[in-house]
Amino acid sequence: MSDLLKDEPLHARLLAKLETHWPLSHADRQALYDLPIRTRTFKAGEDMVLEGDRPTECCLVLEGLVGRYKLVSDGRRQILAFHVPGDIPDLHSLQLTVMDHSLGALSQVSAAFIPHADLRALLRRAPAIADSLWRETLIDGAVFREWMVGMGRRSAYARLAHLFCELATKIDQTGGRRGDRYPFPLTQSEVGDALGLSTVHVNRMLQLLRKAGAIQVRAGEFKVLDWDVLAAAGEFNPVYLHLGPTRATNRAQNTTAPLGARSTGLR
Amino acid sequence: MSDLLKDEPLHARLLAKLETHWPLSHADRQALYDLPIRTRTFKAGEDMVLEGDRPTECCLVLEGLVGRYKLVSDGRRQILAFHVPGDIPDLHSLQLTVMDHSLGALSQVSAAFIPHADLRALLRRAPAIADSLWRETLIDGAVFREWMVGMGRRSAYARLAHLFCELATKIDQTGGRRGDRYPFPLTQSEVGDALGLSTVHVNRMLQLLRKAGAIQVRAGEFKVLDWDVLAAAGEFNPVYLHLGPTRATNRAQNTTAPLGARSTGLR
DNA sequence: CGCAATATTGACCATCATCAATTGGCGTGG
DNA sequence: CCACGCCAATTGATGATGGTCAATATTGCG
Repeated sequence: MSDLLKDEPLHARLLAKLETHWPLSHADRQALYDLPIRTRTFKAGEDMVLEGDRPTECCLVLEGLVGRYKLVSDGRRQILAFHVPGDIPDLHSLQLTVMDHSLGALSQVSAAFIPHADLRALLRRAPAIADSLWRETLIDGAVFREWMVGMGRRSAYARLAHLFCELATKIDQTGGRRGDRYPFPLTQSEVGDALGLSTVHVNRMLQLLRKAGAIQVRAGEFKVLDWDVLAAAGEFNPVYLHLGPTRATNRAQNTTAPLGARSTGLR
Repeated sequence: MSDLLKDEPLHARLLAKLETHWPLSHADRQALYDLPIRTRTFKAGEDMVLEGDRPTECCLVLEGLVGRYKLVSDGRRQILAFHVPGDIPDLHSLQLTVMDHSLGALSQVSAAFIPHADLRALLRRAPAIADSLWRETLIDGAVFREWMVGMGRRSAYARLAHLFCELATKIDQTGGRRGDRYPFPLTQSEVGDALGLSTVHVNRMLQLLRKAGAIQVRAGEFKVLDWDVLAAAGEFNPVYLHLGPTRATNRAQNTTAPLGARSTGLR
């Protein structure tokens, strides 16, 4: 009945995310599989949902990289988030009727569209799934906050390093790594739009990161040469990603200086 | 039974927010009133919840201004959000066990703490309330996104103007205005921490806004002298606040240039 | 009245933006 | 196979926004 059954692996990703914390019942899993979907593909650069739209479906990323962004009056844009397979970038449209930003494909993308009505019915029946999805949107929020810290209080160099750390971590979560390479379809200009930097400056900071022996970037992918250097440069502390019960990863559990004497506080 | 009954007006604020879009049933309202709470007060500058905590309660702001913030390694901080009475700044702790940021009082604050267990039980029983609360957290996210745009792509001047627009709008929503004055207990240094600016620069931009005849700030409050100028300076478009069905306000429905030919898109 | 926290100023500096080429990679048509 | 064209990456030069430092003035308050 469901098209999803034809494409097993994609489901694994969504399920893996939803079950990060508590497994779903068999019935709930089945209900997920039975959701009617409509699959579409997009070319890199194509818009998927536009600011101002009033969507009637949510969009589950199956393949590729999706970006959320806003434009400002002078035509510049701010990329707000990157989304990998298994993510539902516009899940919020279930509650907020009008899109306050756009969704665009940053690479060749395929996505499954799920009607709001069906999703809502499912959530009413399966509160465990509702909780998981709420949780997903809350993690989105946590990532926004971390980006805010970056743009408000971190240097361009640190921000860039941080971005690579975050992407590597997210991709590892959903198993999208190819050997020791992470897919990275972004243009330097797109990276700039995400970090609030100019293309030129992104380029220069990238060179510094290379010189520091932290990463290697080329042809649509990047490789982490020295995680410790990279994480230190970005002051990366993955707590904000709220990863599940720590799955053994291939790298040392890394944290930044644990905020030291976290005494200061507000005022 | 509930302390809340002793303090009617606070409830009005929470209810007003939850009912922004659909009224709650009488039973649901009653269930809200019956939530057991513990009321506490904080002095300005006091921390309410700390990064790293694993809260067992959520915190409903009753009076005063609450801020969420993170610290970075060099001791500087980024304020992530401001919360007015009726807000539940750590609602996310219901789903995300560990706090990835702190909550602090920016003025004299009183807050009601609601145990997670009771809240969860309520949400299970009253899906309409669950929806409303989910919605609240999604609006938080929308505000984060708007701040990201500000910090990434707007000038200090615009960011400051935008902040005043946002605060005025939020305060008007919950009815906290005193005559034509909005309460504003923030220090210029705190404003800087919210906007990603230095105290000195905030001071200078503030002078420009005054010189432009947009606002007047003094002694814990500010007054909007020319909304149009202010909104234009901040490129303020309130869509991201997802206010309910437009309640008649005392000011013209303002928007920025409506994105004009919204053609550009990603890439 | 006097302290202490904020606000305000001025001088100087750093990060990052802008502008303008130039280079390099790569697919396509000849 | 090679030239052309296009887009992204890179480089250099210059400038602006905003940060830092160090006083000095205000203001709220006990």
